[in-house]
Amino acid sequence: MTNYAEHSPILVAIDCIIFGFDGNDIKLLLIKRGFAPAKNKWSLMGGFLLPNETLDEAANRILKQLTGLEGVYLEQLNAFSAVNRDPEERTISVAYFALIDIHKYEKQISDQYHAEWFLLSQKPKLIFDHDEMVALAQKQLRYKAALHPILFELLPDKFTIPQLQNLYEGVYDTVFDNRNFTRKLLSTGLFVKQAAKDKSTSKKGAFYYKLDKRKYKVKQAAFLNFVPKADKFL
Amino acid sequence: MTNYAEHSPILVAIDCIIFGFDGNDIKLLLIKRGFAPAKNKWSLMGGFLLPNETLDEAANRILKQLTGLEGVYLEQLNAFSAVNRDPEERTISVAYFALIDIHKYEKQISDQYHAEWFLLSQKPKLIFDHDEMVALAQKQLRYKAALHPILFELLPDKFTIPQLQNLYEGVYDTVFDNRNFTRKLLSTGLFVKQAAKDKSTSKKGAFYYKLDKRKYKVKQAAFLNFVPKADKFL
DNA sequence: CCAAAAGTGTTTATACTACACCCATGA
DNA sequence: TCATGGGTGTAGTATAAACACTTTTGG
Repeated sequence: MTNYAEHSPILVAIDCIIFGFDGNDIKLLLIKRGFAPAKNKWSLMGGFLLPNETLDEAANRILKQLTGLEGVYLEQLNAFSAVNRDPEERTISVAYFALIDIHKYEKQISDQYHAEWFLLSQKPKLIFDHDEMVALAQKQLRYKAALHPILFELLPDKFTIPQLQNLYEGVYDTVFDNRNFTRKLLSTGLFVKQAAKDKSTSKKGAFYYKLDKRKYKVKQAAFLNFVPKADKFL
Repeated sequence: MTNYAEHSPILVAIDCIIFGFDGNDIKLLLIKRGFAPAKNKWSLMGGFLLPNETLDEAANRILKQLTGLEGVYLEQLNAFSAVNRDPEERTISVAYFALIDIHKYEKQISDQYHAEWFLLSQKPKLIFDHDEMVALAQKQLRYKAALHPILFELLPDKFTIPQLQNLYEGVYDTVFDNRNFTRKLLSTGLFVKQAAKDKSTSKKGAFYYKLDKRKYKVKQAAFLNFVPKADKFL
């Protein structure tokens, strides 16, 4: 450790791994890069850190730029720093992952960036180390969701329990016993049953639930163990 | 997101939160800064990212510089980026936390940096945002250690169960029931009992154990739940 | 022989898992 | 009426928590 003189400047970028859920599947929002290097290749949405903003601010700015959304779930994932990860200049990138309600984003904005939602299983090859970022984000999503109630960030205000189960099954790529799943979920006391039903997926209809926001905030930090044998999936 | 031209360069630093365990208490290794700004103030050990190394490499380099140790437990914690966190120049810092066997580090090296081990409860005020880094590292240590077997990184090859319990009690600042603790620990099958005893802390002596390195690697990813009601401590 | 730390078992309560049938409804 | 998805209960097992006494041995 020496003084500050003569340290080669290094560019600092942010990349966002944006997850959405369409009611059936987990999806990833990708853009077609409009500039060199790697023009027209699929990529995560990203940008550079500006002189007077923090990384969190930059990530929020970049997310809003693409989706029009503010105040969504955003979490710093990891800084990626392989020496030649960006062929143009030495750049490190701090990856953030975001969970958004896919129905809320503004399509016309994301059209500017030629953005598309991809199933994780049908994700194209991405530029630089973005595949690695996505893989880590997926791992972190599984890890975190096994312990903490975060997947609700992907759902609209009102959602049904079968929807929620779909979501969990998508994240862990497996099936859960619906009786055990429901019981565990409701036993947290996080959910408020609504009078109305969602009849879009069955004749009988499934009751809507809302999150109890108060309790939700309190239990963010608690270990809830929604996922049976969670360590098998990590 | 634009092209690469004219992005203000930002310095990239690394800071290491170094934890050790002396058999009784968790300690933190701090240095007295030998250069401006904040000369002679207590600080984490840090340095700048060099053009041809990754962040992980830089963290390892910095750690070795201070302790002489290589191959120790080191984990990227978070990137800190408040705009004025460093008064000299715009610098973001990627914090790493390290777990080392306090008996293995080379004192003469750390003497060069005027390094000292501090009890967490007696930590002096640190420069910049280093207090925040330490707080986050402590939180992450509790979080991780509640779920994964990592605290062994702080112990020598051979250790006793009472030592281990001391360590856990130090991390969570509480006391555990020794019967339940021992049973849970041994039920993992991670430990190999040695013939010899450590007689330094009692007349009866406590048996040494070693980690089963094979099983240890396998179970790194498993949830082990060593800490009763772990969510109370997070 | 006694102080000080190490080591050990049992009981109870809670949480998890496996498992299968009835319900409501629109077509 | 029937096909489709939604909703519910129980019994067995495993895990966790609470709890106190005996063992060893150096001084």
